[in-house]
Amino acid sequence: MSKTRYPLHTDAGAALTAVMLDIFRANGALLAAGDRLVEPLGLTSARWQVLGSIALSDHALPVAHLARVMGLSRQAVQRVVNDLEAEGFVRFEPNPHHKRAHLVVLTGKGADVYAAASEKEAPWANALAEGLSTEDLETVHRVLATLNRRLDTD
Amino acid sequence: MSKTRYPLHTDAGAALTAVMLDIFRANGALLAAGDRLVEPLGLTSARWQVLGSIALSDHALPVAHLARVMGLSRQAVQRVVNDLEAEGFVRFEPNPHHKRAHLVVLTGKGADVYAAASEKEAPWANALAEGLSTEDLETVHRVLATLNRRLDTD
DNA sequence: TGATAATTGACAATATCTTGTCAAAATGGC
DNA sequence: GCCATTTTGACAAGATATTGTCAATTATCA
Repeated sequence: MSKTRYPLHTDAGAALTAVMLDIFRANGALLAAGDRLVEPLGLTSARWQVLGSIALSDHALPVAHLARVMGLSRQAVQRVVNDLEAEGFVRFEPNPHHKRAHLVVLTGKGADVYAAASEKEAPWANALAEGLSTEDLETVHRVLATLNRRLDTD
Repeated sequence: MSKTRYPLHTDAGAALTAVMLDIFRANGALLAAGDRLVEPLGLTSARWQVLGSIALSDHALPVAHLARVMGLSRQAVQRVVNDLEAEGFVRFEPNPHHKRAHLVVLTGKGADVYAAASEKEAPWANALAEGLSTEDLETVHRVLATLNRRLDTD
């Protein structure tokens, strides 16, 4: 354990603390970049993410379930889903298993705009990843996934 | 380049896309954990971060400069700084180089509470990093720092 | 020097997300 | 079947962040 700059930290603890600050900054920068990327489609980063959770799910889910999958509060997702519904990107379908918890599904318009967003995302992500080692990126993925698992179980 | 799941992505682009989702989730989970950690001190994650930027700076800075350092908007930092000033954690000092852009400095109370937060953070971060390779964490730091640099220069 | 541009804090509007509360609906254990 | 617990959407309040605008101040440069 290093004693120079962060006397109370283990080496790993100090490295993780630096990573946390990186994450805060990356979060803001990625949201801003995403907003710019999908703004021409009438989307925002938040709406895009919710749309993605719906599109990539095997079967239709109610709002509360979407929120759990995304790691957000029910209310945050509910508000965005309501906005998406008002703009015709998603619609609610009856849930045979629950009277109130309607299932959220993409409309044709929603599927189209999500496909368009995906087509914009790929070259943008490819360019952003240019020169970065795939192996390193997978290390980042593995470490962050572990971190998220630990934070979720607290 | 893999052709199976993300046909438009390079391998690195696909890995980076997964990392972006990790970052969004980690951001929320870390903010929530930070809020719980420093709540007994009368702080929040946002206030703690601003306090940290002030504490770790070599010399006193005005709000706009703090915002640039943190990668946030001027207005977001201004609001938090005003809250911190109202609660006696920071005070404004005249800036010899600028009539309006006052310098933000910690009060004794602000320095104390930041020291207390640091003492709580270290064991918490150490525990969260337990079992993670320091080398991997430094890889994460390096990759995210590169990412942030690229996102900032756009 | 003097005009133009950039920076800064103040103010307003808005988006995103959180916590808390409530009643309806579903679930689980007896 | 019944009751306690959990889940769910609705509603409200507040924290955190963004963009846009404005006037005051500072910096730049011809």
